[in-house]
Amino acid sequence: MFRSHTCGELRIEHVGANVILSGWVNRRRDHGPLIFIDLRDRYGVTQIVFDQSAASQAHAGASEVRSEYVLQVQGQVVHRTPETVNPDIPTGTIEVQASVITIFNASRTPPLYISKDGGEEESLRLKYRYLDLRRQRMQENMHLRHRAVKYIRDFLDTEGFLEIETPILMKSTPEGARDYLVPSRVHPGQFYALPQSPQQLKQLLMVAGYDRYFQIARCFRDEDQRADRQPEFTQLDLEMSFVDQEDILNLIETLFTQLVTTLTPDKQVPTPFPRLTYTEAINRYGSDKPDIRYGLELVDVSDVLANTPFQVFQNALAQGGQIKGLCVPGGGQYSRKQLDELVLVAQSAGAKGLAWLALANEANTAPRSSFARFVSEEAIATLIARYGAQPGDLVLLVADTATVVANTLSRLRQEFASRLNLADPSVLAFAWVLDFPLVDWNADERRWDSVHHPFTAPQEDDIALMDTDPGKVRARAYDLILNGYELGGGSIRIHQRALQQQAFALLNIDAETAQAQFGHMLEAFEYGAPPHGGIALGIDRLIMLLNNESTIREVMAFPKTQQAADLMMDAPSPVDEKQLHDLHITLRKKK
RNA sequence: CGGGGCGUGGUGUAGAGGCCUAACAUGCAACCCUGUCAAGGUUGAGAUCGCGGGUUCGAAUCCCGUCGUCCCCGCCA
Repeated sequence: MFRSHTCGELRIEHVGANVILSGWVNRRRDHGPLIFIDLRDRYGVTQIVFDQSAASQAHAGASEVRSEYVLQVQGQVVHRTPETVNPDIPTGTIEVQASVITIFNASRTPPLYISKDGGEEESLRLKYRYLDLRRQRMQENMHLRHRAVKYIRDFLDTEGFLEIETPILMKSTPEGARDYLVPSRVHPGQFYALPQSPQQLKQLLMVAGYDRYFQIARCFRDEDQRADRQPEFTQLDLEMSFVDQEDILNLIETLFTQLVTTLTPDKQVPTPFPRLTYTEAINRYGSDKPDIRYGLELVDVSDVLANTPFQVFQNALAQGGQIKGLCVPGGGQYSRKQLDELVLVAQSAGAKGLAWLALANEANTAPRSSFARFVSEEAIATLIARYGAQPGDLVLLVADTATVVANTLSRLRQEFASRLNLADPSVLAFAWVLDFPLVDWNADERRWDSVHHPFTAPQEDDIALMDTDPGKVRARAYDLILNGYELGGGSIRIHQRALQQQAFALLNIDAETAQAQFGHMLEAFEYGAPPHGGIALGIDRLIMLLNNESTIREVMAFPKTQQAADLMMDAPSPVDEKQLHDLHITLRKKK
């Protein structure tokens, strides 16, 4: 027997029991004739005492032991005297008087401090991930992730969903993200693609009559990484037949509300989830995934400044742009240098500049401003009123195209939320973003691209616009956002061949190409495809936000670096010539 | 693809032309110590300062290049 109890288990009621514990040496405190060892496993830490006078052989063994050695200890559970109780750990009222020690394995001096958290280069953590994962923080993240996924499975099972696996070796399509490709040995010159999502297969499962499907699906996208993006990640993927948008929104809202309430009860979830249209999100926040835990909303003042001689404003409006801004409470005290730094922030987001109006703390003192001298006092007063600016506030304006204005002010909004600590870390602010456009204009390729994907249904009222004004067509699509992150999105799908072909035509996918790439979908729609729709949600991002982590790497056991490398296994790596030969691959010479 | 940050004993940092024969903390090693829980004390070992080139009488420090890693832009239907 390796152990009778875990290292997190023993309490007062076990006093007197003879126990066996196995685990890692968290810390050793050597007092000579008396040695304390904190023995650790994933359930907790228990203090073991080695007394030379009581068990000399065990004591001798303990003096050989170092951090991260793996041990088994036999001994008796004893009370700690009141003054030696450790209130910081659950097992702190007892300790184990060791009589026998067995050293299963020694350990080199670890490059990470297991019992402390963080500080070192992340690349070191990734190289020694198996040590990093021993740390309490990572164990808690993995544990929460497990419980969240289990909660989702149980919930959807109760709701009648079937979990069905779909292939990892799939077909490449030119739409969307860059594919990870897998060469075929059997079919020279041909390739599988790893799934970016199981999109088509789940729709085909609807055609097959599995009217409530879900999957905890691994997805792969060969694009550059971010703090919230990894080359492979996990989605809750689900699809339902005979439902409308409302059914899906309600299902997910119930799932996440209950999940958070159960698993992270210290978090507040405002319900019902607020709903924004895409247009409203852009207008009010400059982003289709705003963090709505704080205000700093954008206000359009194009009309107020339309007739001012300031060239910057004039030019923007003349070119069909707009003038919008936001009000920073208490920002009126910013120094000229600090304001100049804000201009740089705005420029890094794409704006040519940033106009500012800094109100003095005293109501009667004239404001400082980069543009007031071009603008009438009356207009300034209107501006202040429009923003509800108080003495001591700062109004920032961007004049440019709608896109640049939105991007810049969204960035500034985040900047000030961070500086002023406006985002409450105990709040999970879910929200739905609805009525996305079906397509947007790709100026480079001179064609319409799907905003969501080519199978997204247009809204009934807008179908006629597909021929006349495609940019105005709203999709039956929805995103779920959380604290400024896109948690996921979905749509009601097209289930009729004719409409699907119309959609392909709009996307400039000719009949031949459509047949080659999506023929199976078109054909399936001819065999009784039910109305259906679904959603896909990022599990990694969800767990990250539940535990207030700042990157999804913290909630993945073995993540990759920004260059998509695995530092522990040293992947990717070259392969044998024989393997390449079998796959009919010749490497191009380096230039 | 572009912008920015970081790279110095095992780990985290300091040093910003000569005070560097590289400092501090922690870890590591040895010894002392019977109530610690970040134990304490004494002593000691451990770094050609990511790599390559250049400037200079002299480079951890300045310049160029390169590699790794992180953040952001593009990209991510």
